[in-house]
Amino acid sequence: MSTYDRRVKRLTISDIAERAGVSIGAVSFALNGRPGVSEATRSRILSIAAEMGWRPNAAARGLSESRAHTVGLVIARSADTLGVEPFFMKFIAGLESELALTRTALLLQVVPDHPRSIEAICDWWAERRVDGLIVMDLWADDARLPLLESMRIPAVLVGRPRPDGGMPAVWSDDAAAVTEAVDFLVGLGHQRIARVAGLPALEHTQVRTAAFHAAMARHGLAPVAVVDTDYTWAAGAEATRALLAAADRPTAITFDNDVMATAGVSVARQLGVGVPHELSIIAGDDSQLCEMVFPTLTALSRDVQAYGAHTARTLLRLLNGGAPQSFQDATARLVPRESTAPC
Amino acid sequence: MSTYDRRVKRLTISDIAERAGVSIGAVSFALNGRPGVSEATRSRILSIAAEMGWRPNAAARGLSESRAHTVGLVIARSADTLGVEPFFMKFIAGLESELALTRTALLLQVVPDHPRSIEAICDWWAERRVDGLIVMDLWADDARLPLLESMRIPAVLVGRPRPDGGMPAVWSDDAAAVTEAVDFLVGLGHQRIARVAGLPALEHTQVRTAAFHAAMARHGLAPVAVVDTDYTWAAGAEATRALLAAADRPTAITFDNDVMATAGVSVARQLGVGVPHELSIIAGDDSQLCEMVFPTLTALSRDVQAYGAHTARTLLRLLNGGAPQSFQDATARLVPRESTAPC
DNA sequence: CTGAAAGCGCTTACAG
DNA sequence: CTGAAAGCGCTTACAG
Repeated sequence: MSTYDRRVKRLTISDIAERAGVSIGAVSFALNGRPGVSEATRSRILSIAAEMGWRPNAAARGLSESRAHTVGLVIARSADTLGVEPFFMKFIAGLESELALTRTALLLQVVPDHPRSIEAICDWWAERRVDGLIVMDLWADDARLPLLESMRIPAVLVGRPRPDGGMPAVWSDDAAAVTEAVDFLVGLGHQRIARVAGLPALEHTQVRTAAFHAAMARHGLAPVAVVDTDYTWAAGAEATRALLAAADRPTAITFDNDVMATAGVSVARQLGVGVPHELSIIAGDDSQLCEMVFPTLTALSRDVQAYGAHTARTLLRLLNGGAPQSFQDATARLVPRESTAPC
Repeated sequence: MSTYDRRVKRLTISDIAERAGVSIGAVSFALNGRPGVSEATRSRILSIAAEMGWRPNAAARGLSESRAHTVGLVIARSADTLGVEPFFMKFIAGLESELALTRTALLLQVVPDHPRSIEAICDWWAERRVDGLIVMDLWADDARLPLLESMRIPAVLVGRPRPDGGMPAVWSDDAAAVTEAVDFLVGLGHQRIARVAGLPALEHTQVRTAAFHAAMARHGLAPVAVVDTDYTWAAGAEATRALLAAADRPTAITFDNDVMATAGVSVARQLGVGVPHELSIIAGDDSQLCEMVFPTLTALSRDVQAYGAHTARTLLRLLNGGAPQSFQDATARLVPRESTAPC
């Protein structure tokens, strides 16, 4: 005999119907606020249900409605990187604050690579575990998009809207943020600026790199270098080492996240390059991490929780039959701290 | 007309039955490896299902089996703290690596406080969304335990096993780890040692504090102080400031996580107290963060992903009818880095 | 306004 | 070895 018996009798709609002396249909109508029951009956049923602590069986409801009341998020990153990247937990917390309002659950999967994220999406969809998906970390030529469209899976993109507009997107103007960072550095007198970018396959990396080149060009400057990385501390350290060892050493470096910027500070110190007096550093993401290091990091800051909440809201609207409608979140703003100084 | 029609016809067991020329019962038996179909029929059905890309509808299956094939994790921490705490994402990644093997999904909820975590648990259970739960951050007198037991909800505790042993636990010997840290510091000649603890309401905080006192006593030493905090950077900074301002300033501080240890380094620097020469620091959690700061942090290190995997395995065993069986994970080991030195 | 019934897509005793 | 049928707990047209 097992300790836990799944077959134990649990409260169902029939118990309420019996107790109220009506049919289960009437109970269902009352509970779902549909016409077909008198107000008196409705309120009696409602109070009985509340009193007995009844809640709908999600599987039964899902089967009838063809709706799981669940959305999925697949994150394709290595666990090590994820760990230090404060972005994701904040984003998830934001998602859930909004999902909770409509009692929608969040299914989460962390996978190491892209093919496996596609597998996860297909599995969830085929099993009808989710009603829709949140798609992050878009690649330049992302195989998930045609898949989602051909399978007609409701999804919201965390990133720039597609030209065809079939899928709603929640995004912020990365190009403007990068431009602000460059302008800020140039304003401080920097002319030799390098960029340590994230994964080159990611679309927003490409957007940022393009914006970096454009902003530099507008000031009549040529970038010292643009180095691609995988967002890890190690890659940030390695890139910084290479940049500082070169003959045309930059006087300022922008990093695509806070973790790499921290690595940059660390390597500079090891090499005896003073931050910010000999080298200015800007972090592309803001988090408590930026205030933990010395010197504290000037960063591009945004409300990541709100970003998550907006994403959830956009997906829920779509799931409730709304037309695909993208949302532009606030642009990250530059928060000057100790890691930047005049050149 | 909505862009997405949930009612679109999807592949079901009937389609396979029709194609194979058998009853849906036979298909179900074949698919689930039960006796009652010949080998020839079974393999034919299997290959048809695979070819058509059929996957069971989770709601239908869940309703029949009274099993959601889903487990839940509720994290009760503020989003801000969670963000910088690398522990959780690693733990989740570990959980999922194991859950994926049995196609069990993970439902995640991040809530700000304890009452709301109880709400989430009750909702999930009442709606039968989960088959079992993972319970973290146990309080000394945790209201969730009696609740889970009275409702007979299968759950695994991430923390010390209860004396009654009704609920399996996955844990590691925190007391031994704290003792190792104290022994290490005393071995370096430190006598004035303080402890900056985590949330005092958490059971493992109390276990560690007790172990700290015991270890100090064994060396014939009295702790300079034990300061309770909420794990945040701010609290770590505040505690460090107070400790360093006091007349009986410690020569070494152990912190209950990496975030606060980082704050400690930062404050010490501000106050002109040299780490490690005037102050040794040990972090109670290890992560890339500990290698990001300067000086790098001596830390108590463990394989958090493995911890998550062991937790998932323990829960799955319970859900499959196994007797509650706790698992002791490896004890954290001290990794000496730059933040500790002889006194 | 109300009730009886079919259906969602599976699993599983129960007859043949 | 196989098939027809009931049941899981809901929702929702369809008659009264």
